[in-house]
Amino acid sequence: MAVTEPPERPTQRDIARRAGVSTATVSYVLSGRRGGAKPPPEETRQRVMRAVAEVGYQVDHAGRSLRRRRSDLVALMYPAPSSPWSDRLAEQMQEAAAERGLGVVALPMSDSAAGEALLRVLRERYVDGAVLLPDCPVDPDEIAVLARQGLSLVVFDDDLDPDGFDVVRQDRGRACREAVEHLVAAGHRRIAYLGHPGEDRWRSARSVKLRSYRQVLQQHGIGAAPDLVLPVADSRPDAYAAVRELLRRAEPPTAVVSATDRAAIDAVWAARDHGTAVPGGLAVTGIGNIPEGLVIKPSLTTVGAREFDFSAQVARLFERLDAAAPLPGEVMAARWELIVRESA
Amino acid sequence: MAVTEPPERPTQRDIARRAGVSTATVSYVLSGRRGGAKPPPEETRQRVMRAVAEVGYQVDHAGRSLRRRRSDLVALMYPAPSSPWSDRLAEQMQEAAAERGLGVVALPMSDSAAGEALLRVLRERYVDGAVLLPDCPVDPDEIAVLARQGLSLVVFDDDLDPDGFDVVRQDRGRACREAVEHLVAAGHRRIAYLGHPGEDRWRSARSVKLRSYRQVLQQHGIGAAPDLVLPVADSRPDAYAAVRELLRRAEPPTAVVSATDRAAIDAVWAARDHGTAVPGGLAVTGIGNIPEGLVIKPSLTTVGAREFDFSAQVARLFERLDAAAPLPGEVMAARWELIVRESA
DNA sequence: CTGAAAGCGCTTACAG
DNA sequence: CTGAAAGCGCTTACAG
Repeated sequence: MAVTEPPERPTQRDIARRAGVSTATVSYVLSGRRGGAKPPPEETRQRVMRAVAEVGYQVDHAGRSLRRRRSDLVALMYPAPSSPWSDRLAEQMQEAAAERGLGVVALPMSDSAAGEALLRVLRERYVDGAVLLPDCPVDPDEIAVLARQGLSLVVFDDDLDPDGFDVVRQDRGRACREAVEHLVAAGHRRIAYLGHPGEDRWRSARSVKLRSYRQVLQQHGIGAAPDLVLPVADSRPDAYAAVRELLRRAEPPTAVVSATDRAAIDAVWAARDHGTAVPGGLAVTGIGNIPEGLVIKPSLTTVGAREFDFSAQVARLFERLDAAAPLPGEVMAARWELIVRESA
Repeated sequence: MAVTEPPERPTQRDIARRAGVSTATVSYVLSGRRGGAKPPPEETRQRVMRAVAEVGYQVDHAGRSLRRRRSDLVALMYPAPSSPWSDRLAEQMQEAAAERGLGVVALPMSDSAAGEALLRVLRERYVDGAVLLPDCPVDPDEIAVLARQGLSLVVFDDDLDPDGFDVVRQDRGRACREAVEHLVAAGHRRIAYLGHPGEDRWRSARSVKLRSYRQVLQQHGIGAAPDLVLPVADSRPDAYAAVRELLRRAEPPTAVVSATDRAAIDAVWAARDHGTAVPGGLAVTGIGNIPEGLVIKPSLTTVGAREFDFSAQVARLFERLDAAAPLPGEVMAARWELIVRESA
């Protein structure tokens, strides 16, 4: 009968014993660090490295980070589901982090309790810093608290003021309103909205898209018909089906504004497949400016940042991480714009 | 001149002092745990909780996890960019994890050194367990080592045998070959392949899609024309442009198999926009079976799992985490199938 | 019922 | 040049 060995992870003590040195020397060899002093001589280094290889030693993160008071890890928090923008930001963060020997974890935030659980990663200092993309369900008050406790934070938010963390302003409300204005100016009165599920129950900073839609319609005396607001923007199949259904109504809308480009693109396909011309029969506007919007026919009118690039924001996060003393908060711009193409 | 206060995180010592108790009591109150003994009386509990609230205490993950030898965190490693499947799995993992008070971090693996840096999260025991989706550039040998050291692992892989970790078999090679066979059986001889960038340099387990394509063509004596293999499957704009270019050639292909459904869908659009009938003028097969493939016209023929559900695999991960003694490895099935719809 | 103490695995200022 | 020792913030078996 085979005895199940308890899983064993070798520690620096094991390495030290094996190499006939102290744990201090092991640590010095492994880290390369050594205050100002000279590193251990080559012969010692070899002995340690051999022992490391023999037992397959890997440093233990808990021990190291407790001692060093840093985890060498940063997080990217973004609203689920992921998007080309969150993917791109993750990629850029990973590249910048890798240069410094840091790692990046992604935290896709859902609305559920499971999303809330992810905040633990920030609260319990699992990471040294984070970028927070807009529409994450995080209490704004908590952000300042986290920053005050030394977490490096770059936060995409149009309402929050910097306070020991940096804020990236996108001015999403203005841009979204411009998109709806664009439709109204073209004569549209029956304008549907494809929104996020639950969006009307979100706190105001998160529901900026829906609010912009309602606000502009109201300003123009257009009653927002509740049956034109559909929570399908996070699912392509749902969006497609919803728009097909809209077009079959007795009084179909003449325009659609969608909280996501993904759903907007499916709205375009639904219209095309229904034999409705875009924008002639149905004008379509997205929000987000994903690359895919450029290649559909007609190309997608949308709202978003023009540059598919976060290097300035990523650089700022690492600047903050590297800073000896806490940096005051700074405002950065990454303005959203109305990008008029062919679909509206 | 304002003095910049060093960021201060209160510790349990601070709480203990403030509440006039020992750190042991603070820990007992906070964790609710208490061996077999009775929990502290309500009055003590109140005092501690008040102090916690006053200073905004949050447990420190490094200290806790060093002592408890577990992080209460699991990871999902998946090949970047994200997909509806990786999003779905992340969501299901989060729900199951939240029920147990655990958190989930996502690790999008790229091919670069930055991707390699993510392995640190597993190697250094940043997490207690992980699900590894296929096509992650992880050395198979290392997986067994990690498992032996106590990391709970559920690995999607068609080649690896379970060995202290569980393996989910999808039989992707067979399914991909069936898709190409399907095209050949329909009489296609000029079949293009939209692949991942760098796919021909990947180790064999990762390049199963490209190999399946080449293998079936060869079996049927069809020479694979190198100019029909295009590395555009990870970018929708690239895929669209590539297929448009293919269709403009003197001798355009009559079929396309794409390593991703995303690119396959753009291939369908490109054909439609070019005035080429699908599947009449161009048959299109995807790989992956994303929900979007159901709503395009014509609906997408593809290869993938039928059920958009990972609950069995997720349950297994947590079973493994909960197990008192190391569990032997198990093989689970989540077979990919050829799903013939309208596009081929 | 509560607290003093040990110790998880590391790093690093310090002594020799 | 190297090692003994302290200590990061927790948890928990144990003594009182």
